[in-house]
Amino acid sequence: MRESDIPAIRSLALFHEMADESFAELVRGAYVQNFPPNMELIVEGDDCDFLHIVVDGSVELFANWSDRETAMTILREGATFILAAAIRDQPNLMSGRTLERSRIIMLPAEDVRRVFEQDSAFARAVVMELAYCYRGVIKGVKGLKLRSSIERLANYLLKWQKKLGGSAEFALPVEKRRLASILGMTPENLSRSIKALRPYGVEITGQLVKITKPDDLKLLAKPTPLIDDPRS
Amino acid sequence: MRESDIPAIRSLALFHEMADESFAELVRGAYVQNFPPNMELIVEGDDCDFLHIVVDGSVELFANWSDRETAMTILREGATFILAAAIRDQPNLMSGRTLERSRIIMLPAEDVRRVFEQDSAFARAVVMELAYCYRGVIKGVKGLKLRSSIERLANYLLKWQKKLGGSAEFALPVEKRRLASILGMTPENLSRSIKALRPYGVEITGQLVKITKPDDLKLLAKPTPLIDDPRS
DNA sequence: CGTTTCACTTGATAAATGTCAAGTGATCAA
DNA sequence: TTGATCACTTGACATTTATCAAGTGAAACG
Repeated sequence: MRESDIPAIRSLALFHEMADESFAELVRGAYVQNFPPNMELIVEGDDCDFLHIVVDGSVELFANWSDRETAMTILREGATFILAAAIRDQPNLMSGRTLERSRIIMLPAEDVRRVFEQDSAFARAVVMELAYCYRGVIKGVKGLKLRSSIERLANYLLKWQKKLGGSAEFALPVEKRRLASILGMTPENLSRSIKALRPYGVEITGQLVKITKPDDLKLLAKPTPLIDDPRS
Repeated sequence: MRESDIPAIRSLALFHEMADESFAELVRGAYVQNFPPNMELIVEGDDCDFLHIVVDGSVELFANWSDRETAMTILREGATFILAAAIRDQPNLMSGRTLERSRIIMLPAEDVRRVFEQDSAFARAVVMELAYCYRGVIKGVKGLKLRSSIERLANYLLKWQKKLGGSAEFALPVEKRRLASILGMTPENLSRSIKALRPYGVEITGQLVKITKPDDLKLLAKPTPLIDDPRS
């Protein structure tokens, strides 16, 4: 790995508070690599040898069962993945592929477990990260079980509008077919749902989203921090 | 709390490896209480002051949104809940109620966080438990997004058959309407799904399940450890 | 420049799932 | 014993969602 990567890694929440020696120990065994788009990084069912961290780019976690596939989440800069599997030394429950050219740190799972034991600041960061991920998935389940697909889409749009600064126009951060899979619907249905949101002031052309009647949309979406706020 | 509770608590994985002093410190502030059935222990959105542990009985975690409610999971003896919220000091994402008369330990979240810092064996246990819960939820999402409701039911039955010893007959561990909610369907649809499984050798009368053609059922259910094995 | 590819869209149709209303049967309390 | 309650079931129907097949349009490529 390059020396120049180190400050960026150090600044991530997971590594920010830990002792210098512990950080050095982790970095010593770390790999940092650039991957092309659509590269399969991990495979569901495989043993998990590395904790992965997205430095740059984006990674889709997905799962398969019986000829079906679903996108579980999309990870961006700063996100970790397969932390739970690495900690527990168990097989991956999800596969992961890059969506674009991406820069990924790979920390040997064994090192992570060892440093976890030694450095309580790192232990604290790991448990905070894991709890954060857990809560993220719980919010996802709540969305899936409590909302219709149109409601999920409406909330997705509001969430990203907020995340991207709140302006009325913004670009969808994913391809529509992937968005459909994330939201738990087919691409065809996503198209129709988008049309169904037109009366609520939603216009989507290509990747460009325009929300002209945010209040009407919110009336439909009924967003709540307990599902829609990633930091709550 | 009673002296007699202590060994039982100590034997839980979460507390088993930690130092005696740390355990004593946790126990000092702990409450153990018996609750009647249908008692609301925690409420979605409330701040989380206690880590809860089910000593005896069962607890349903559920969530509400916009006049709808869904059961998230049912916890039994030895299970912890609201660990992630306690660790992160954030509001509960789920509500919890007892299903039967239950004995619950409540550890002040502050104590948990403090002892976590001091005792690395406890820290390790917490992170293992959290990772275990995380993986459990991920499996749940995979089931929801990749399977139809009949497939979910079929796998649920096979999972409990295994868990209860593998005999052809066993009792459903929950009321059907709760099972329906857990599986993400209506009670009416659960009834119909049960009927639809008759050709696959499933007979359910009251709470009693009888699986006469397990191979046929498995052919439909296609169980996989990556979704259906709680310990994988 | 034309061709191909591919994501996306649309319409028709089918399947899955939910809703509503009524009914059954067991349990429990008066 | 009787009546009430409640979980569960059933049937008819509505809604949601998926599937299949065909089309559109933009980007990519030779």
